[in-house]
Amino acid sequence: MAARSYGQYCGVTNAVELIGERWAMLIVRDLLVGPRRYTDLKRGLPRIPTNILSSRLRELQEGGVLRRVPLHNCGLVYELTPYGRALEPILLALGRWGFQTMGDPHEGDVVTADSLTMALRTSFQAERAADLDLELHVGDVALRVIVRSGALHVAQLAPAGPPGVAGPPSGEPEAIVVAGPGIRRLIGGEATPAEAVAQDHVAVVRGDERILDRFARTFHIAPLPLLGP
Amino acid sequence: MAARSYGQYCGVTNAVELIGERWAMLIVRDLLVGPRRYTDLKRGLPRIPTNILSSRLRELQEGGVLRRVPLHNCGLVYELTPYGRALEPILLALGRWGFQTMGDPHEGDVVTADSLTMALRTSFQAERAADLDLELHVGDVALRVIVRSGALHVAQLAPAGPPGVAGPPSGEPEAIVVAGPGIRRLIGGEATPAEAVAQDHVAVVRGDERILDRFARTFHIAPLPLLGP
DNA sequence: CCGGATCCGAATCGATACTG
DNA sequence: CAGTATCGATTCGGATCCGG
Repeated sequence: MAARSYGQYCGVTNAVELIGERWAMLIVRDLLVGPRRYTDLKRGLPRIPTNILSSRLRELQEGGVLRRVPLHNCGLVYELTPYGRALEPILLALGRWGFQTMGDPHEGDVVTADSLTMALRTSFQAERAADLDLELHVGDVALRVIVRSGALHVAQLAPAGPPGVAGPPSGEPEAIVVAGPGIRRLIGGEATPAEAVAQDHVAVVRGDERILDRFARTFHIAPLPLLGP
Repeated sequence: MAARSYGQYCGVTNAVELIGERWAMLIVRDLLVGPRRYTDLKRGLPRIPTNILSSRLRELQEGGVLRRVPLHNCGLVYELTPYGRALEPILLALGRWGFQTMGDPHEGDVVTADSLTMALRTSFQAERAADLDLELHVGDVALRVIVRSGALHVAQLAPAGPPGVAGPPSGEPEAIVVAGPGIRRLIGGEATPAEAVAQDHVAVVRGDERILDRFARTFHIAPLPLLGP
């Protein structure tokens, strides 16, 4: 038997053998946002060693989770197969689960464009969504977030995002929102928009501050009733 | 920063730091069936080294996923916290996902009572469920499977299962079904009940063979429309 | 710059033995 | 029963290097 096999004939075990290795889930998370080059993935996962990234991409390809696609001009991108895309609801649920106990960031923790994009998808409340068009800045990341007729669209703006994946959104956003990691409190319902602004977790640098009410209603992760004991 | 941290402030990342280490998900899988002693877990995960089991149990406890509960008479059990139980839908979805590409078992692969119990929960179709009461044998594992009014009850019978967790089910089952790993084909819809019997994947050693029709309707994992390319 | 491959020390994992 | 201790085998992390 393969030395490092779990040795069980079971669906969960097979899943974990496909995507349970270190970094694999985070690679899938980033690819759920869209196809990515090797270099994009490396930038989106700053602490991954390049040999591990190589190995994981090969293993995920062999497992049928992703494939390499040569680009017509030059280079290549990695993209999820339909089987890999079927992980989306699982990754979203895992993101909601992990959100509950995130606490404050550790020193050196970063927020990447892809992780913030997935966090927005994770917390998106299609039922209660209000129409919305804003620019969201967290650290170095800048996103254009548009909600229209119950659908969420996120585009990554120039600095440190693969450009041109979706064309530049048209028109001006209603507001520009600058936030820190404390935006978690707003999404988690720990803080009201007014409190989040008062405590400097979020600032509206252009536009009407009341957009935060719609934001908080649209992006929300309800706390679990019991987190202990 | 912690040397082995992913270095990202993100819900998925936090989740993976809590339950992404090797073996952790399988420990959670077994504990979703019920509280388990150290020795039960070791028997349910035959290839886990004991030092790893110890480490994982400590880490999962520190992460708030499980807790140790001393028993009144003697010994102790591990059980999921409410936060840990919130992983159930995620584990079930992961089991369905992994089921799609399970193939045939590798040499030495085993089926455990807890993994088979979770596989039944994974594939249970509450909507289409038919009433059912059977004894299911796969390898060394014997389960009493009862479906009544749309609810699934699984009890692990004597050999190699922690006894008395739920009292012995009353009465006699309608049928006794003996299966091998090829039961996957029946659940996945690759084989009809008649085909599964003809190819020796399943045998009804007592009772009416037509119980397999109800079984296949009740436990089913629809194949994904596209598994490639 | 892109897409890796190679090398090496550190940390983790796997197997077995042993203990209160 | 519920773990610790030990030790070799793997894997991971960090850095460098290389061919297009």
